[in-house]
Amino acid sequence: MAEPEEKNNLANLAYVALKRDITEGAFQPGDKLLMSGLKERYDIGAGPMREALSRLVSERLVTAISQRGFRVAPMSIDELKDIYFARAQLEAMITELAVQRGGDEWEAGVIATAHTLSRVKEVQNTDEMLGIWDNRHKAFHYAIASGCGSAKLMELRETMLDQAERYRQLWLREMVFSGEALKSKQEEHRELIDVLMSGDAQAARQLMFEHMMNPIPIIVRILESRGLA
Amino acid sequence: MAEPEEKNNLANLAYVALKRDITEGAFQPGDKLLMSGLKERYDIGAGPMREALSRLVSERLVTAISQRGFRVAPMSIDELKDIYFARAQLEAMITELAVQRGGDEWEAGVIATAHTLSRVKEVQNTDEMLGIWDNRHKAFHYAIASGCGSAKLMELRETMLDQAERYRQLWLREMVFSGEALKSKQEEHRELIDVLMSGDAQAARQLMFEHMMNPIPIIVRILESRGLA
DNA sequence: TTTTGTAAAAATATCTACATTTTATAATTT
DNA sequence: AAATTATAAAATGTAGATATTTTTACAAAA
Repeated sequence: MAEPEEKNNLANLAYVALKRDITEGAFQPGDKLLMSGLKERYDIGAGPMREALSRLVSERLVTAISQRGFRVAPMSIDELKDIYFARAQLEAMITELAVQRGGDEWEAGVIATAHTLSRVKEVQNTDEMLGIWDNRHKAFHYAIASGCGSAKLMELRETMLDQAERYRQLWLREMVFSGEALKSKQEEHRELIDVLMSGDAQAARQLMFEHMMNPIPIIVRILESRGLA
Repeated sequence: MAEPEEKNNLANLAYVALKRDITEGAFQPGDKLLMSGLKERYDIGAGPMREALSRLVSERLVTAISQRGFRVAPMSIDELKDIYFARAQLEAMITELAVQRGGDEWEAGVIATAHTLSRVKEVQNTDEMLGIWDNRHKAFHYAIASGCGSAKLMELRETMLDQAERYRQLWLREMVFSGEALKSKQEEHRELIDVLMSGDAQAARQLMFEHMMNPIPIIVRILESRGLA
């Protein structure tokens, strides 16, 4: 959406595919990423595959040790807390700027995406519902943040979102299974909109920070139940 | 310093060398990066070279268009302003956290690096002096930021520093040629230390923001004199 | 003459296949 | 068991093949 030029070489295709496979859990944290297996899975040579892996290393989704190959980056409660804290601070700061700088157009975008989000219906397929809710939820928060007016801050936000994605995925499943949790989120979003429209930038900042920090205990519980330190 | 494992494969060596060549101006913004030339310059095959280029693309120092190769990322006044603004916001936020969270050890680190910075002497070689001052200046600001206690925020800070580096380089040369500008910076640093030690996190945040924004007009002037939009 | 279009040629980017180097595993000896 | 050597597996690199883009040469039209 924001990329001006198409990038259709094999390295890029592999990058996109592997990134999705990691965030969606097809590869588990800590898994060794064997070149032979990757080559076969993505039907590609070693060169382009290394290129894709390198990019994921810069994004912290993959770790590399020279001459010893690549692994899916580990997950931990400590990292979860740090990522969510940094992300909450960043998003709160961006929100404050958005309230100060955002115009009528921005307000309209926020209201519109909030409405779309509130209209997600329970449907037959739970996984499909989850995908739709997640997309609209992301669009809502993106609409809020976009008012900050800084492309670079939006880029930083994107990198944090990428790093949080595996943890967010855990939280998401918990959400859709619990109608109560979903109700609670909807209420938070309503409060968020109120304070955004009120123009009180400081209050908006504070509320956004809390909103972003809320999932932490839930995710910690899930990780603990899986025996992760 | 923060990297746990050595990475001595050719792709990494080329990555480091090319990154330095770009930030130090051996390649100019917009320059085409021909594979044939790069292979010769860094004495390396196309595979590892592409790997290095890919990483620099994620860091926004290089741009890529599929099937059309790589270029040094362009520089512009608009980008300068956005990078410096985002960086100032981030650094100000981190400073506020550092004041709130930093302990005695943090304070000692700030004082120590500030002292070292203040003792840079004018020496024979101006370029050498510039390098020393820059290193100590970076160490001083790093010491301040490190008090925030978040590895992820420190990573974000690093990425912004990398993106600002080419613009900072312009500002640096201006500084050492003007004793007056240098004096003024020293004064700013003194004020910064005072407010950091006072424990007033809000005031520290505000002052850091201003400190980080100050170079913008100087760099704009330099870019304009070079005919950059 | 200038412009525009076209096709061949050259330059360039990209990829694969194989060669080399390094690490991991198994077997053997002390 | 510990150390050593042999073997297998894996990572990394190069060279050359293939595909794409850019340049050039030239012709037709304005």
